[in-house]
Amino acid sequence: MNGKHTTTAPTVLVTANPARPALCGDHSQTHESGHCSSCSIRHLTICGVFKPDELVHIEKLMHARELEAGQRLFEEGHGADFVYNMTCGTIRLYKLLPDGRRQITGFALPGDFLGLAARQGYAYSAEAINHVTLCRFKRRDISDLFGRFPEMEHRLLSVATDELVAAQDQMLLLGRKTPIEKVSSFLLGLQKRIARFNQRATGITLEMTRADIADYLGLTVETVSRTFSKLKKQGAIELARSDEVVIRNSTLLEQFAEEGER
Amino acid sequence: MNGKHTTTAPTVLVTANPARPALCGDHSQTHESGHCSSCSIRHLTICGVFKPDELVHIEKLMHARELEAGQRLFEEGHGADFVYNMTCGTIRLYKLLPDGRRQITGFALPGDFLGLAARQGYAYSAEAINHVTLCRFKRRDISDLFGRFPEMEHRLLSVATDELVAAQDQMLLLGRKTPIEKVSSFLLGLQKRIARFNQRATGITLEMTRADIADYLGLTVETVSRTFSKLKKQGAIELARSDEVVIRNSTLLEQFAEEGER
DNA sequence: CGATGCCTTGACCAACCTCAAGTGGCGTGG
DNA sequence: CCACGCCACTTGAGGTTGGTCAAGGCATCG
Repeated sequence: MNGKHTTTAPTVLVTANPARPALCGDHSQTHESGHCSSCSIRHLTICGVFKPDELVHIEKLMHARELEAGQRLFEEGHGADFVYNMTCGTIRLYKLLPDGRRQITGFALPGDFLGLAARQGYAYSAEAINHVTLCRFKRRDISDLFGRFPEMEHRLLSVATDELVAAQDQMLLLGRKTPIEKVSSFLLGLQKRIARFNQRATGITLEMTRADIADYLGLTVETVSRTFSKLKKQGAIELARSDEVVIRNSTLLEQFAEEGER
Repeated sequence: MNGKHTTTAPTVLVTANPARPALCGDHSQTHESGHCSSCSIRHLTICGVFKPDELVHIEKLMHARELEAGQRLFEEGHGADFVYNMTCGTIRLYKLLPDGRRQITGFALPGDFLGLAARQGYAYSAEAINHVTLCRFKRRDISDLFGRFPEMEHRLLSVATDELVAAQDQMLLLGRKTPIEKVSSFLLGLQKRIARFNQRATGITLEMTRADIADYLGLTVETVSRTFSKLKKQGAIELARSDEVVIRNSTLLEQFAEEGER
């Protein structure tokens, strides 16, 4: 109902080619070259504290890993000896109740740090949604570096703080928002996060299924689907395919995110 | 319906005397003496890293504060120059939606660290529920100490990690648990936290109102009240007064917390 | 071209919310 | 000392939202 977005025809979407996992081919990242020096998302991670000539310190502790879609990285409660830096792909982080109900606590994207939430054992399970590459470190090795590179611990503390702020936003969402507010907030938040590591994106590619979104927002698949349809009908978004969202009217979407339909 | 708890008559409850705020008179804490050396909950906080002869470093940065019930400590979004250590009382931490809906993200109890969640400005508002005493520090002063006392930053990181784990548990609760599971989890969690700083407690004194509990669990006042009644009728808890809970059958309560009524 | 998996849509239902009335504790003031 | 008002809590009746169940669409893949 207004015009912040005047782009009528969404040109090319982020992963128009489903054969190639998002971004992994486009950017020369850690795993392409095997060197931290060419990592395009280093500035987003705790590795960003190292000067180019210091990278060797972290590089020799790093172990590159890849995951297929559906593969589990670690499981809730299991010994948490490793931490990870996402370089490519999407991971779902979730907790289960004994009867199988699932709550997704977050989606990890490139640049995200994984494994912070661990008191004794990981606080959640982590599962690849698509093809994922990441850097693995022994938790021990990282904390051993804190002495020589205190800036690294500062960075980690700020990562933890940011996650905490996000977790509290999510509590507000889960406890008090209506479905349309939940879905709108989710789309806006995802768009913002994608922009962190990919400025060229013109739309949002939903790597996760409707079931994942439902379990993230405390809804059912059906309600998520119905809400997408509603947002589409209202002109807030466009759904070229079920996994490709273009925000048509972000003002309207923001309105939905904060106050529902009124 | 079983007997883990055989105590039939709950002897004396924690705050039987409502004239005296919980614990503040019983323990000699910071504000009684004005000295960190006599602080009974120091071991729970970041101050626990200091040896007795080092306490002077933190003590000269500390500013004691008191709050009346209902008084606000800080507001969401406002400049977050200070951090706090709770020494006595209960504080509600909450976020609001534009139309007034409220989500309580947590209750701060003695020993808790306040003000971590702040990117730009506090991530939530904080309001005293009863009479509160706390230690205030300039955020700046604390991080200046990190260089000399790296153990302090480790501790803060672990506080942040613990909060993160708790936040994720709360997401599971808000997104996927039923009212009876929510209320049961809440009671068990609160009991555990109270035990951290008061081992003598035989019951749970609910300093917060039903409305607070509702806004913490993503429910309405009425549903919370009905659920308490149900737990009482089922023999899981006892409600001598509306703000004094005794867990009669913790096995049953744990069962309710995990799987509802089946 | 059929099988599969995911998504969408409709009809129905129940859990939780809303609205309303009543209770009880506590402080105040006559 | 009792009456009153206030406030929080409880309980009931009824309504709405989002969940459940079921069917159909659509893309992908062998």
